[in-house]
Amino acid sequence: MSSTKRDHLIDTALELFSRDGFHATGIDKILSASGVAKMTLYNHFKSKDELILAVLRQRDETFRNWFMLTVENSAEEPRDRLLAIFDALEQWIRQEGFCGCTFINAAAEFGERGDAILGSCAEHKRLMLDYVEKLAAAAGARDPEELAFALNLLAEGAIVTAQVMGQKDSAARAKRPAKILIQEAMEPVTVQ
Amino acid sequence: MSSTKRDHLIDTALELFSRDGFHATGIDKILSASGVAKMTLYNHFKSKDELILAVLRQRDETFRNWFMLTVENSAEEPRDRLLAIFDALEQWIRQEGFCGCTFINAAAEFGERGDAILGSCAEHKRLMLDYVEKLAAAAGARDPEELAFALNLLAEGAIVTAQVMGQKDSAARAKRPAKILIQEAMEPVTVQ
DNA sequence: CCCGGAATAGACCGATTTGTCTACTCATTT
DNA sequence: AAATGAGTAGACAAATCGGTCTATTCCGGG
Repeated sequence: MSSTKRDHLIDTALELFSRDGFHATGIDKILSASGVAKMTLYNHFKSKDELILAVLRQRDETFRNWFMLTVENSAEEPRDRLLAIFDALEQWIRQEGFCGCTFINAAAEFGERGDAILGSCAEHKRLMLDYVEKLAAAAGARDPEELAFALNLLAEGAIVTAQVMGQKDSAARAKRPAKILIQEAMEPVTVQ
Repeated sequence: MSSTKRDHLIDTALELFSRDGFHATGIDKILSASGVAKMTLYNHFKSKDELILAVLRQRDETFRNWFMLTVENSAEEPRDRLLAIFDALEQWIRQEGFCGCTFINAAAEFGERGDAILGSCAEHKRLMLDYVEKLAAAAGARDPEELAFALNLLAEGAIVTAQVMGQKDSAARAKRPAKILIQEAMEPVTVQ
C-alpha cells in the first residue's frame, strides 16, 4: 500500500497543476483533494519541487507511451505514421480538461530557477523529438532529423495555438503543411 | 509625472513576470524592484490582475510594433517578408533575458479562471496571425489564411522550442520548412 | 506663499504559503 | 501478544501573499 498513496498524490497533483498551474496550486489543495495526510506527502517527497519532478516524470512516461501507441495503432506505413502524429495530437487536444502541454506550462513557470524542472521538460521534448525522428527515418526521409524538427515545430505550434487561442482544430489544420513537408523531404531534390 | 510611475511599474512588472512567472512574482517584489510605494501601485491599478492586464496590453503593443517594424525593415518583397518573420524571431530569441512568449507563459498560468487574462493572450495571437495573413496576401498566396496559419505554427513552435529546450537556433531552422510551404502556397496546384 | 494632488514609508490585516512536529491509529507480521 | 511501519489529524512555525489605511512629505501652479 506504500506506493498507492504516492501514486494517488502524483495523479491528483498532476490534475491540479495542469488546471491551475504549479505555483497557484498549494500543497494543502493537493492534500484535501487527494484525502492524504500532510506527513504522508512529506514522507514520500522531500519538498514540493520534488513532487513536481515526480509528477513530470510520470507524465512523461504515460503521455509518451500513449502517444506512441496511438500513432502506431492508427497507421502501419511509416509515412502515414508521420501524419498520424497530428491525429493523436488532435485527439489529445479535444479531450475535455485539455490544459496544454504540462512541460511547456512548467517551463513557463520555472524559467531561471529550478534547472531540474526545466531540465525535465527539455528531456521530455527531446524524447518526443527522437521518436518523430525515428518515424522519419523509417519513412525514408532524406534527412530524418531535419524533417522531424520541422514536424515537431508544427506539433508544438498546434499545441500552443489550441491552448492560447482555444483553436481546437489546430492539429487537424497542421496536417496539410505536414504532408507538404513530408513529401518534400522524400524526394532527393535540394531546395536552395 | 503621473504616467511615469505607472509606466515604470509596468516595465518592472513585465521583467519580473517574464523571468519568474506571474504567481511567483509578489507585489512586494515589484515594489522594491521599482522603488515605488505600495499605495502608488494600488492607486494606478485596482488589483494585481489589473496590473497583469496592463502589462499584457503594453507588451502586445511594443512587441507587435517591434516585430512588424523589424520584418518590414529587413525585406521589401512581400514574399521575402514572410521569411523575414523568422529572422525577427531569431533576433528576439537570441536577446539575453529571453524567457519565451509572455502570452504563452500567461496562458500557461491562467487557464480556467481569468478569462480576461487568457482573452488578452488570445487577442495578441490573433493580431499576430492577422499580420502574417496580410503579408501572405501581399505575397500572392493562393490561400493567405491557410499559409499564415501554417507559418504561424512554425513560429510558435520555434518560440516554444527555444524556451523549453534552449535551442536558440530554432527560428533559423524553421526558415527552410517555411520556404517550402511558401513556395507550395504560391503555385495554383492543389495537393490532395 | 500656499494649497492641492501625487507619492511616500510603513504599520497592519487576514489569509495562505511550505514545511515540521507530535501523538495517535491501524494492520501486518513475527 | 508485541513490535513495526505506514498513515492520520491537526497544531504549529515563520514567511509571504494581496490589499487597506494613515500620516507624512514633496512639488508645481495659482
